[in-house]
Amino acid sequence: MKSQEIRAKFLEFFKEKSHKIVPSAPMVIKDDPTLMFTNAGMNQFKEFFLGNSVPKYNRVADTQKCLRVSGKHNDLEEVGKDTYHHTMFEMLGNWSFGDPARPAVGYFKAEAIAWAWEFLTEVCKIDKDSLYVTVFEGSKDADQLGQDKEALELWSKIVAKDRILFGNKKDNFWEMGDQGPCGPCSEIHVDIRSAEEKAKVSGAALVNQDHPQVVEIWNLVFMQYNRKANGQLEALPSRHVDTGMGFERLCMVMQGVQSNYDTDVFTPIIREIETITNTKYGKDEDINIAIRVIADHIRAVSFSIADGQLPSNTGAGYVIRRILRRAIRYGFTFLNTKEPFMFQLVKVLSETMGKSFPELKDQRQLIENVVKEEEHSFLKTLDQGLLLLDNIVAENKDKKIDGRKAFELYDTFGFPIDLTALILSERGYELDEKGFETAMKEQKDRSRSASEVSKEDWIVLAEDPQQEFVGYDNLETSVKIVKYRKVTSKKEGEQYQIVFNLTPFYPEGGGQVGDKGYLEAPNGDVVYILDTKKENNEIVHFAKNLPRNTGDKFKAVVDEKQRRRTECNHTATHLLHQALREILGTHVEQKGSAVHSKYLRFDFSHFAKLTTDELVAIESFVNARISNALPLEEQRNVPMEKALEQGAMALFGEKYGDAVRTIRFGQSIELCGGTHVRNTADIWHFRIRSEGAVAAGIRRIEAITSDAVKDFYSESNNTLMEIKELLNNSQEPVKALAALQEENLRLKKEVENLLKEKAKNLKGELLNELVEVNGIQFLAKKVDLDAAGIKDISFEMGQNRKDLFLLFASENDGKALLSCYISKELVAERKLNAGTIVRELGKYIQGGGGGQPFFATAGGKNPAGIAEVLEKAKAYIV
RNA sequence: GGGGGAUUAGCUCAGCUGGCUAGAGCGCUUGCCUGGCAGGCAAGAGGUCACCGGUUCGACUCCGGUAUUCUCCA
Repeated sequence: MKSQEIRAKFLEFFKEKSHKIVPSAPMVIKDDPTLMFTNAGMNQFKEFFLGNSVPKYNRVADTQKCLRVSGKHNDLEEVGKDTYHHTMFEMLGNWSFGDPARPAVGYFKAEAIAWAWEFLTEVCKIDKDSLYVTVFEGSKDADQLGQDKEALELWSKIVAKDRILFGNKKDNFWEMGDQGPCGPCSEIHVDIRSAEEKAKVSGAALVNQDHPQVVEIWNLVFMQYNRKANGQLEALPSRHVDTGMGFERLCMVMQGVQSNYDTDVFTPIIREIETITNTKYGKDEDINIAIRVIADHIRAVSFSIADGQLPSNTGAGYVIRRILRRAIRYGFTFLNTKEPFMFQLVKVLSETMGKSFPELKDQRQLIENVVKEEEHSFLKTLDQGLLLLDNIVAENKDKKIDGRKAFELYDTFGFPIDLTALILSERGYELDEKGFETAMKEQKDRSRSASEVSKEDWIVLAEDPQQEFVGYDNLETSVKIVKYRKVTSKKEGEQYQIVFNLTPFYPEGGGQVGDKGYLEAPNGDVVYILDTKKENNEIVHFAKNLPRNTGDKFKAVVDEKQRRRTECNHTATHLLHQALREILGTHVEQKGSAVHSKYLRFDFSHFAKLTTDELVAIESFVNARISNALPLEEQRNVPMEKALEQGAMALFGEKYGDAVRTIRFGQSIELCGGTHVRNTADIWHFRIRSEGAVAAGIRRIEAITSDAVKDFYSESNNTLMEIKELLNNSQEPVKALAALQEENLRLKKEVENLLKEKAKNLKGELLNELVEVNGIQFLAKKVDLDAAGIKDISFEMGQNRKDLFLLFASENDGKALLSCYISKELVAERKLNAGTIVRELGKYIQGGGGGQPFFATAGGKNPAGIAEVLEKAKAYIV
């Protein structure tokens, strides 16, 4: 059965069991600071388990794209070395969100177990004799949990007793974190070894032993407890089912192969790698590893880019860059690829997976561009690093390379350490790995201490679970403090975080900055709010200090000027987005947005530099909508599906089932949580300040509106007036300037010629003044030239002469300058040294100096001494 | 957010501990030679050494700041 079919069968199976089939959530997570990427199927349903929100459907199934490259689950360095680790993989899952009020809609262990078994044995037709199941054995620790008898009984009805194994807490009790929902789980394992191997060792002995052919295929988690903050467990009022089945593994079993990489999920990519790099998979282990690495990583990277996460040098983008670079490096070392090649794999990938994940197809061009550009720049980095490494090796004497040097190569120049190690060992050098590790640790400690924030416990003043944002309608409201805490960081020093029962302050989000403002106590005391952010769905206000009586009622006031300016920029951003799609085409997608009070920044996918004509057209498109005075049409709490029907532009990052807010100005409709002007006329005017590239295939526009445009125009106008004034109020300043420039050029040339002439004359004069002393052409004289002029004329005079000794002095700004020139031949023959001469003569002008044996200068603050200097000069050659 | 590096001719880069009137290769212009695939020879043009400030007799070089960019860490 083909992988496409397996995926479809799974979804179809659960659809028939009254499950709502939902699309995969984005792999890149935008609004959870604790998680960069989706690493399990349940991520997008976390809030239902926590009870933060109520699910719309109680039974759900999907296939979820996951990435395990950071945090607790970090498989990156394992990928490729074996045949079953992946960075990106698909997780098939079915869920039941229990509802105590309507127990009938959900299900629990009985159904979950029966259906899992039915799907595997009847739909997939996996041989029952190769399956094993595990059941939680109970724990004797503080939790005092008993055996999961319910699951055991249910399994006993359908599986032979000797195929049911017991697992400990580590394998069979699942917890989301230190706190929250948890419960026992039952895993299904499959043994795909050959019959004779099975005869030798029973599969039961190999379950959970990391055997590549006896693998866990499906985990059924039964959430029935809640772990409280004090560590105790309590029964949950509503019980949930959370299951996850590795799609690639299921394919391996169904297709009768021994490795995930031999399934049709990967083989088309692997064939393509073989073709492009002219290698063969399966012959040489180093090459096999490299091919697996590349096949895996191109998937992770392509899906991330499609989700809007481009490789970059910070955060999640940096993780993506590292994955891509790891693949490039394996190709470079083991497949001998010295040119970008991975971008060519995107085509096959989008062909094989584009049906289930249309974003791959839609964004293929962008993905290819970005990957190719990254490959190109990393290959350059590698080239440069190889040269640097050569230098290090060449300078090395004892065949042992300093770990710090290797670290510098890695840290500063991005040259991979394992490549350094490989090359060194090939050349018979030893790498001081300890030194490297030490330097690495120092770097990590530095970073950590810099970003360290110490947070004190929340001081809770009032219980108020329903914090409300009223800032769409009010900029001022009466509030009470619900809780606060002190936070100390290196960067900001001591700050207080304050939460109110309700707030008019907009928290940073959707690209829009957080509001500023102040809090006024009844007695008139004021505390400034410096920033507003969202944390765990709570609006947190940042202040430098606390009000004196925290129990008071306060007047919370948003800085209106800044908020209004920000709103102008936010609405203009929507209009700009519309303009871009209208004028450049619908391939334009938002890739990033920053809305400040002073300006707006908008990143979008597009493949060429915008022409002046296009920029003008975009500006007028937006300005036309501003002068049309389009009113804001806002809808709050619209179901996502309905909003999409209306044609609202959805960005990546939104999840199914969310109630959303739509913002409409004329034909521009977007899902948006930000604040906007009441009417586009409020924006006054829109002006693009710059257009440029931020990455391959991504352009950035920066623009200003409203007051900022007024300031800009008045500044430009002032400058123009000043220019005009300087040009004697010329009616045609441009013409006048051009004429001036032309004249300037002509005069410059003229002056240059005159100076040349003058120098020639001066040179002639000075040459005439030379006197022969002791076989040397000698001159000591005060001249009216600056340092550069003296240098010039000295070297001019020195040309074609082997017997010249010059000592020039000059006076400038009350300071004296000496310079001494001696023909190189004289320096050698008579052991003269201009440097020492000038230093000795420097005494008379109260200064010091130096230089080279044939030309040196000295400066001093006593010009009166010049006469004496000129007198003493001759003494050096007699 | 923190650390390190880079910024010199149109391009790619040298320039060591401060002093060589700032260089190389490629490209460009001109002339001459030449039976080719990066043809040869010669001459020449092209530089605010990123920017601002400081130290110094003297700064491409040292120090501080800014900008841009690369890179590592979080």
